[in-house]
Amino acid sequence: MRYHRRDVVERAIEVLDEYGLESLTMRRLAAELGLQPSALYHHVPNKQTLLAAIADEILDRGRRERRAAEWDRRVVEICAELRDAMLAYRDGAEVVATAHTFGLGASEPATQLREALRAGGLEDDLVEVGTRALLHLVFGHTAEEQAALQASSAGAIDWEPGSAGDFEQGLELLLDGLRSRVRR
Amino acid sequence: MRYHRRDVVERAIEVLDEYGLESLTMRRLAAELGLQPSALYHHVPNKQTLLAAIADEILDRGRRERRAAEWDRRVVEICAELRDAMLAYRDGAEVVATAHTFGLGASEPATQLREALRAGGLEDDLVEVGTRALLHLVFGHTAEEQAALQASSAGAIDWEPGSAGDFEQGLELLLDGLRSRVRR
DNA sequence: ACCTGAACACCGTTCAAGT
DNA sequence: ACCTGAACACCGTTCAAGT
Repeated sequence: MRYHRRDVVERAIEVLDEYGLESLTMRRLAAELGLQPSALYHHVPNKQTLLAAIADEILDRGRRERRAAEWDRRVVEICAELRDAMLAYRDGAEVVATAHTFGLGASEPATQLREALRAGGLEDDLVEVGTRALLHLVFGHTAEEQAALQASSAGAIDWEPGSAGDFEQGLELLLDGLRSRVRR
Repeated sequence: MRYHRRDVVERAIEVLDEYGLESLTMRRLAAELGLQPSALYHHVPNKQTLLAAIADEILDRGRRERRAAEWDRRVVEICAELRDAMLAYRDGAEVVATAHTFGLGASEPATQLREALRAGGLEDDLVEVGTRALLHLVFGHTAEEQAALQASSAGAIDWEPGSAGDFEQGLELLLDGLRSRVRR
């Protein structure tokens, strides 16, 4: 059977979701597809690029409609969508956050947040600072939440995985600062 | 020559700082010490634990006096110290942030931030939410800053590594939200 | 207590060759 | 264009044995 890049990425996400990031190796993925490891390098230049493609696909699958009208509600909407998208796959937060940190893909959320903040009437440099702060909050919170979730489902830990409520509360703290800096 | 745990951790930090996290392997570290890889397992149960010990040592070395009197200035001081401590070693932010996310060590900053927020008069659950938000901001910002710094020094990229100014600006956004929630 | 030597069960990536 | 087979240069960890 002959595959395309799309097939490789899709199968990689299945392996990720079922066995976790540490089990997602090029050799394992190749075996899953019934290929030699070397065959993967026809579809993807290296593992890093594959992980970036996985991050983008995870975000794409979590996409939903924008409903909010006000800019600050829109920010909450974008951040909630991002969180949900990452939580939908095992180790999703780690994969997406890492891709973002190293500047490979996962750039959609940043673009949308920038747009929302600009629409809110913030100065250019505050748009940048605010966007980064929001992303760091969402990535950090979700990665920690997912790690705790997986640790507790593995029967290891009992401490509460700061859930959706905590998430929105942290977001509101930042939004307070942003709202107070809207030029008028 | 015979080593103790301390020697292993110290040498590991030297390897980290000089060659980076991806080069810090148990085998490499053993070679650096003139040992067989298996000898390391006498001092440390596994690599994960070693990395947690490295994170704690990096934080310890970055320690400095508290000067600020007001709780919010104290928060800025703690966060700045944390950032500086991580920036002092190559890949320091990644090592410390990862240890924190997985609940292994790197717990001092959280303790100090909690204390400062409590001293500021915030309710218990806001202390928790605030502490986490602050940590995510500092970790996220610093990891990104360090990645950009290292990428540009490797001659790869040209985009600005959001520096100390951006860092404090983001912090102030969050502090706005926290200040407005102080009970009185 | 601290270390060696050898092994186990893996990695990512390259490259010549096949269809 | 897509894949095989074989190789290169590595990993983390375990375990019996030595001093």
